[in-house]
Amino acid sequence: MRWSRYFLQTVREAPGDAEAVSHILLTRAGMIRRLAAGIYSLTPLGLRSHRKCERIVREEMDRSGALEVELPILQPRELWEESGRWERYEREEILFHLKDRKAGDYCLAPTAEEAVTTMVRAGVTSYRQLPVTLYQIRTKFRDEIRPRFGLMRGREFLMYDGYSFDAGEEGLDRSYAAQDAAYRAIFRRCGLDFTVVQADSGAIGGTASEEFMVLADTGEDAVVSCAACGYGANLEKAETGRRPAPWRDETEAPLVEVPTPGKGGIDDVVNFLGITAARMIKCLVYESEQGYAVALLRGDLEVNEVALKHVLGVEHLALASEEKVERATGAPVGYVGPHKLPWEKLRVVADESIRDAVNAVTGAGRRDWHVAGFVLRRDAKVEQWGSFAQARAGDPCPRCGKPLAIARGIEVGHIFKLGTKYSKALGCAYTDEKGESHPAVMGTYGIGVGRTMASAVEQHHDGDGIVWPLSLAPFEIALVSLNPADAPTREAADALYDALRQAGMDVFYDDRDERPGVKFKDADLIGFPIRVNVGGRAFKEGQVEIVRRRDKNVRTAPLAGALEAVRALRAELLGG
RNA sequence: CGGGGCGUAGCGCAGCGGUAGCGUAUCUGCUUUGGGAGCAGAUGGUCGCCGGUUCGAUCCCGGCCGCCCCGACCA
Repeated sequence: MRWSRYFLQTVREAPGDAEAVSHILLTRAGMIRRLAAGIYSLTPLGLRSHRKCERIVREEMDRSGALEVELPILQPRELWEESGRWERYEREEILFHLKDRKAGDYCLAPTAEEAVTTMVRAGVTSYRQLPVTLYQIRTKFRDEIRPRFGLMRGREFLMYDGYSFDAGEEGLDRSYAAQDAAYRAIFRRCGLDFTVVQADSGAIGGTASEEFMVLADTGEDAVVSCAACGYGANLEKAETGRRPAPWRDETEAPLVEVPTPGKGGIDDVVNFLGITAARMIKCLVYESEQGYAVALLRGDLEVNEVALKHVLGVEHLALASEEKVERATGAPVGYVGPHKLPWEKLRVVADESIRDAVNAVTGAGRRDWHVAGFVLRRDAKVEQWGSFAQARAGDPCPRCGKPLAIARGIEVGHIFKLGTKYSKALGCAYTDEKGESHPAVMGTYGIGVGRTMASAVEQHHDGDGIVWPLSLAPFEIALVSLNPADAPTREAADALYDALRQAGMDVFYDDRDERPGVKFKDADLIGFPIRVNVGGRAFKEGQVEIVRRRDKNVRTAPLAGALEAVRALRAELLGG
């Protein structure tokens, strides 16, 4: 492709509201353009990288034995009511919905469990037809609370979604493993440094699930990992080993009330009394669809609400307002005391971090007073225990006890053992060899194509622009004519362009009448892995320059040997 | 949904009660040709939308829409 006939504009300055590196560079390189919040257009150049990413996913999925299908994006409400998701997604306001002319409700699918299960239930009746894994790579719609970072979190985006159907759990394990292997191959081919972590099952429900995380500072997720044993989990899911307790081996002191006028917050009390936050017991009052619940944990720890939801067995959880806290516990916010709670009326759960709490400080159950010498076993009667404190960097690993680390990550893929939730709800069953009917055991899998592409930019860029991995570059090679006005230079560049194309090379020819500096800047910004310069100094010696984008390493080759030299560099880049 | 901020040329921004300006990009000419050159000229704007105040509003006031950031959780 010749730039002079292409539709491509690079820009010096990114839109002022762009934050993430990938957003800025993809915009500046002229590959994406924002149409509305979380809605992006891909230019011809942007589409090339996007398509390459999509192709890698398709190739690996086909190789894994999954079969491509196309499921409707426009889906009727009835389908979603069969699975029970309409009401739920509606409540979470994630669904884009619309009405047809007869006022029937439809949605733009955010995912396709219902549609695919409906397809399979009509076709599969026997265990002999299983397993089967179906997938598609199509646009998804989600009315995200907060779209951001360009392609990273959009409201309309291209997503691979796969669904496996098996006769039995062992089958699911195999299908899941096949997806896991395909995912690893895909992200490796995309040149990404990724890690696989345990994840919470989230809104969809199900059992085991793992996320593929690309480590990058702009990641929206926090990833907990242990370098010693390889444990890894999303922060929402992360567990920890036993943290050292501040009250170990202490003898019990009597319970005394201490005045703490106007000191409701943990930090206030800590400073006022000159103690550590770990010495305190925090009482948090939550509201759920099942009523109020009080969570007790050590003052220096934070609640992992996802874990707390599991402990309580509730779907929704939010801190109660000040008025509600007072109404529920009889104490104002900041002064709630476990020993003064109306235990018979309130549900109370305690975190393992205060299991043996002795001589702790906590609220006195009335304004401006706390208590010291609090002994949990003696002063309160906890009936339900759980682990819902959020992991912190340095906490002990739940497996090996070594310190945990926390990093930012971008979730590019998710694999999920779903079980029979949808097959039961939608009646997708098979008959086994004994003639008995069972719901199919499902897995569900997703990869964000645009997000994967953007993640590659997050991990591979420098001060001059994008440094595409060969596999995702819009074009692998930029051929730059340094002086198109000079006939011999132009003719040599034209000839080399033809030769590269005839050799099947993926080449973009910058034949514009611009100064060399402009072309170098643009080539670096867009990030072609290989650049070939024709003209100027080297050309006088009958040479061309071949530049590796990654490190700007330059080698020269005689004009006649340029094709071979490009091939050699390309082979090097393929090799890593 | 709450808080904050911003909507002025394709992009980045300034301005200000008297109907708009800078940089960049674009176009023309000259000059230049190895890291976003220089000179000269030119094109380009219902100053987000609606209403109010005023002799007069891009500016002040009100409403709406759009966009961005933070929060929606720790007492």
